[in-house]
Amino acid sequence: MTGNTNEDHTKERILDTAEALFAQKGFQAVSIREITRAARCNLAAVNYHFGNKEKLYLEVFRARWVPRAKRVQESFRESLAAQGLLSLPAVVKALAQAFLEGPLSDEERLRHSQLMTREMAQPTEAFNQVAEQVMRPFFTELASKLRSVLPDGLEDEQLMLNIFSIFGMVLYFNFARAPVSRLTGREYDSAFKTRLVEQITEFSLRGMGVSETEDLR
Amino acid sequence: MTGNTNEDHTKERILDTAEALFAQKGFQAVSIREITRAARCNLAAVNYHFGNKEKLYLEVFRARWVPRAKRVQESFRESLAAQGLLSLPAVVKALAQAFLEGPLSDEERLRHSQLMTREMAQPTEAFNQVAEQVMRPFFTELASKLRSVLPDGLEDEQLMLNIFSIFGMVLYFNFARAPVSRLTGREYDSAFKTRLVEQITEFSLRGMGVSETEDLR
DNA sequence: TTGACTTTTAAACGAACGTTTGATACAAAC
DNA sequence: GTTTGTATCAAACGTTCGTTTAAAAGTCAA
Repeated sequence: MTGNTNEDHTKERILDTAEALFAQKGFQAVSIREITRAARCNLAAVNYHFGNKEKLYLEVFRARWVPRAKRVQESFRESLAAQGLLSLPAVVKALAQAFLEGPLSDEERLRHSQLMTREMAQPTEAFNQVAEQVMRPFFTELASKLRSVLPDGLEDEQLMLNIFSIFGMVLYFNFARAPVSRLTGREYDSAFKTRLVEQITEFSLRGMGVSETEDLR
Repeated sequence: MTGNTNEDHTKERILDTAEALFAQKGFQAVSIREITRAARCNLAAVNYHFGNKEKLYLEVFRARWVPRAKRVQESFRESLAAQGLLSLPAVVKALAQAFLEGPLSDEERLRHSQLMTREMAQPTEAFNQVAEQVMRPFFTELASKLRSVLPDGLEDEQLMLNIFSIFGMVLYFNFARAPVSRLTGREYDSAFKTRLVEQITEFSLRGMGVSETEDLR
């Protein structure tokens, strides 16, 4: 057999190209012809390697999106461990950093959150994979970490809503670049992104009702 | 001439149907055949009344989305005026209420934020209308109102980022219903929506760094 | 070099797409 | 009754879509 996981094989090129195009335009707006043209291979390659267009879309999530999400989560854990003692500011800052700076290139991060946003707003079969394999475990882990640094007696629902509020901001600043850039007049360069991490961190810390804001930088 | 603005005329039915379908599925995923079938009219009606599919999409924003956005803004102003003295909690609560409860039916609100989310994530020509006719004026108005109830010396950029943080949460809780429902186990009924308004209001108030949280209910 | 297997290729399939056309129905004006 | 302009209709246009096919090219162990 020739089933190496080699790069620059047709199958891998198709996955990369398809992910970029699906993220930019959405499933229906991208044609197999467009994908195979951009991946420099024959039109029939998608159906040969993946069966059909929908299975290619699902495979993009299985083989690209989910592993990348796990890299982001791992980056969160490392960044948190590096900060020493577990504290609320440490958790929140590690979270914002992992998702807005983190291990991904800028292009990768954009792709990643575009695909996630699409699935959140309009779930397909891929959403099940994302929800159960990535979101739920991470959500649970995050809730447990936060609970250990928050006052006792906090209700489960309140904790969940706080987490969602943070994620809402993180996602918004990722996918709504157009209005944010337009109204602030600022490009999404690395200086602005650092500013956004700071904003999300401080806003969230205060939002969760903890008065201390020291040793954040 | 017969150019009344009568309801249940073909042109109006097409606009309503098209808006619902574009919001649900996106521009490319909806065919003219699907729209005209749902609007119970002939296939050629779209091209007769609107020229082509893209002009229909733009007309949906001009004739439906923008006026509805202005209704939401007006509801914000009235709700704010009804609360008496201008205060930070009053502004923030009126904002969250206008967008999560407000004058729209649940179906309308979902449609509205779905279309907005699509344009934010992937701007088309319609985004210019939305940004300049709706977002920018409201953003300016909101910034001015907030500035009057916030401590002096607040930087413009800090104020803008705070506004975006609030909008991020509002939008997120509107468009990410799937993961929120999945992970909290709660339906988006009116009780939960009231809970969300409370969450956004309190989280934002604390997030903007004002310690007082009295007379919020 | 043969033979079995995988991958790539050009070509075609029927279906669905956005759009156009010309005929028809209908209303009010003259 | 005729005219004029608007609205609706069935039918067809050419194009693009996802998918299939069968042959050719490539790979590699025996």
